[in-house]
Amino acid sequence: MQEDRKLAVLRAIVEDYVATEEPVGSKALVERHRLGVSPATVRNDMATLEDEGYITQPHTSAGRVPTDKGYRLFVDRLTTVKPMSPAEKRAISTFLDGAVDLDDVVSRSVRLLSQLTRQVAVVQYPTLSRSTVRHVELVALAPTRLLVVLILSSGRVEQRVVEVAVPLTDEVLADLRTVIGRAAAGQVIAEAVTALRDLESTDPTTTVIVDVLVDAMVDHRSDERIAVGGTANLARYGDHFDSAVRPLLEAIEEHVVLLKLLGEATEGGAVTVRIGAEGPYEELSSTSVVATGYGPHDEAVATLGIVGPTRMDYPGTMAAVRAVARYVSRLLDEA
Amino acid sequence: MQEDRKLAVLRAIVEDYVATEEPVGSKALVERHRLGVSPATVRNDMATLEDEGYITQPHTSAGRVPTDKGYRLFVDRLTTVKPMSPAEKRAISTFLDGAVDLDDVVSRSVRLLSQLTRQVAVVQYPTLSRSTVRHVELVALAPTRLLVVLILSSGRVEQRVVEVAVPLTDEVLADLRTVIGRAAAGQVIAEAVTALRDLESTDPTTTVIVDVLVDAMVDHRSDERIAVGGTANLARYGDHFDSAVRPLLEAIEEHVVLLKLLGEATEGGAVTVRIGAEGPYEELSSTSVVATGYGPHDEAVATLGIVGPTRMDYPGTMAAVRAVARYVSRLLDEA
DNA sequence: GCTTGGCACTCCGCAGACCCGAGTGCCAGC
DNA sequence: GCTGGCACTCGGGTCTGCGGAGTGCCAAGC
Repeated sequence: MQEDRKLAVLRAIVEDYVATEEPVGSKALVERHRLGVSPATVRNDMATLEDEGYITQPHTSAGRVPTDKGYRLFVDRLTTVKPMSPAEKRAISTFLDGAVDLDDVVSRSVRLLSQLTRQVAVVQYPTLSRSTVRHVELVALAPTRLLVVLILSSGRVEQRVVEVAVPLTDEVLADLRTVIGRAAAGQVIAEAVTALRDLESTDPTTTVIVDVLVDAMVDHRSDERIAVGGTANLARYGDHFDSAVRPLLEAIEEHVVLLKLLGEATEGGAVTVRIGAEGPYEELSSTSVVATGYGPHDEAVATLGIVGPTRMDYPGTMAAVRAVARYVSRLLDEA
Repeated sequence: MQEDRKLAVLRAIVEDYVATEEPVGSKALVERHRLGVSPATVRNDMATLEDEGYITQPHTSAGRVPTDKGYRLFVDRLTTVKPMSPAEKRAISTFLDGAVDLDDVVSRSVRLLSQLTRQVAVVQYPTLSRSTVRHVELVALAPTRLLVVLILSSGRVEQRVVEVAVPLTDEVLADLRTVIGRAAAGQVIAEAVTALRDLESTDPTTTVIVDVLVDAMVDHRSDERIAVGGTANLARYGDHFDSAVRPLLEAIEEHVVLLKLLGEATEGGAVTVRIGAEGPYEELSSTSVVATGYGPHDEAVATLGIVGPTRMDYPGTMAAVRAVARYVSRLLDEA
C-alpha cells in the first residue's frame, strides 16, 4: 500500500466530513476525489487508518469519521494555511481601520473574527503585565477624594477613586504627580510596582494612593478581561446540543476557563491548534481551539482565536486567525 | 360563571405551565390547585378563556397553554411582585459590594441577575447623554500627540488620542486645560458640547482637541454599550432550538437590537414586561423581556433586565430585576 | 342557571415491524 | 497490491396499532 495515498485518503475524509457533516464512505470518496483507485482499495486503506486510530465508524456499516488524532495529523502534515484572498484582506483592513481606541479594536476584532470563521471568537485584552506605564494622572474630584488614572502603553486605562484623610491643595497634588510620575512613568509594570512601593512610607496620603495604584497594576481581574463574539454561530451546531453547545456556553460565561483554553500567547505568529480532548476540559472534548498571540512589535502581549467544533475547516480558520492577529498587531505598533 | 374563578383558573394554568412546561389539562388542574369545583366546570371556564383569547390548545384534545394575552393579564392583574427573601437580599449585597469601578458594577450586576433569574441578563452602561462632565484631562504623550481623557459623573471614562500640528509646551497645555475645563466641567453633556463648540474657532490646536472631545461625547457607540451574561441559560430552552434560541443568540450579538428590546429606561422603579410578539421583532415572538431603569438619585440613566422565554416565572423574575436595579442605583448614589 | 358526572371522540406519542440503502469485510482473481 | 463481486450488518424512514390524556357535549341535579 502506498503511504502517501493513505494520507490522501485521510485528507479526503477530513475534507468531506467537514463539508458534509456526515460519515464518509469509500464510494463517495472516489467519486468526489480523483484518487485513481477503486472503492475496494480505499476500503483497505480505510481499514488501516482505522487500525492506526486516525478514523472511526460511528457504528458498523457506516462511513468513517476522523478522530482527534486524525484531525491532528491533518492539521500538522496534510494542510498548509492558505493565504487570504485580496478581497478578504481588504475586508479586514476596512473593518479594523476605523477603530478609535483599544476597546474598539478589541470589539471589532472579535466581530470580524467571528464573521470570517463563522465560529465563536475570543480576544483577550492586551495583558497588563507586559506593558509599560505611559502616564499616571491624579484628578481631584473633591478636596478629600481623588481619581487615579493609570494609562498603559497598550492603550489600557485603569481608574480608581481614593479617599484621603487630609484635604489636598493644588501644590501637594502637583508634587504627588511629579513624584509618582517619576517613579512609574515609562517602566514595565513590575518595575513600576517596585519603584512605587519604595515611596509608600513617605506619608499617609502618598501611601494610600500608591496602594491603589499598585492594586490596579496587579489586579488579576484586569488580566482576565476578554471579549467574546459570534455566539450566534453556536446555533449552527445543529444537534449535539447538550453534549457540545451547553458546555461551551458555560465555558464562555466563565472567562477564566476561556483564558485557559486560549492558552499561552505564542510568539512568532505561529497558530496553535488544540483539538478536542487535547484540551484541559473533558466536557469540551468535541470542540477545538485555534489561537495565536498578538501584540505590538512581534511581542505577544495577548491571545486571540476561535472556539469551534472539532469538525471545522482548519486551514481556513487558521488563515483567518493568523491574518487578524497580524493586522491587529500592526495596529498596535502604530499606537 | 364566577368571574374570579375564571381568573383563578387562568392563574393556575400559567403557574402550572411555567412549572411543568407541558400543556395543562382540567383534571390535573383541580388536583394541584384547590379550586373547589370539578374538572367539568374547569373545562367550561377553559372554553370561555379560550374564546376570549387567553389560552390555546396546541392541538385538539391536548391541554391548554397560555397565550401572550394570557400572560399579559397574569402579569398585569393576577400577580404581585413578591419581595425577595432576606437571604436573597444578602446575596445581592455581598455580590455587588466588592465592585471597584463602574465596569465592575456592570459586570457583576449582569452575572448576579443571570444567576438570580436563570435567564439571559442584559445591563446597559449608564448612558452618556444624561450624565455630567466631571473632568477633562489632557496628557502629553509626545510633543505633538495628546491623550484626551473625559471623565463623567456616571463614572465612565472615555479616552482619545489626538495629533496636533504644532508641538505643545507645558504652558500651552496648562492653558488649554483651564479653558476646556472651564467650558465643560460640571455641565450636562449637551451643554458641554455647546460650550465647547464656542471655543472651536480660537486656534487650530484647540479646534482639533475640541473636535475629538465633542466626538467622544456624542459618540453613539458609547451610548450603546451593554453587557450580556447568562447565555448558558439558553441551554435550558431544551427544544425550540431553531425557533427560539437561534434568533435570541443573533439578537444578543447585535447590541443595537438588544437595546431596542430593553426599551426606554423607566422612572420610578416600575418594571416593564414585554411579552412575546408585543416586541418589535417577530423572530423573538416567543421571548419576553423584563426590564427596568436604574441610576443614581432615582433618575433612570440606563436600563437593565433579562430576556427569556415567554414561559417564565414572571413574579420571581420581576422581583429579581427590581431588587438588583434598586441596589445598583443605590451604589451609584454613593459614587 | 350553574355545576356535575358520564360518555363518545380526537389525537398525540410510543413501540414494534418492516424495508431499503449505504457501507463494510472478505475473498478469489488478475 | 489492486479490483470486482458478494454476503452481511445496521441505521433510519415509514407504516401500523394502541393506550392515554384530554376535550366537548349532554342530561341530570342542586
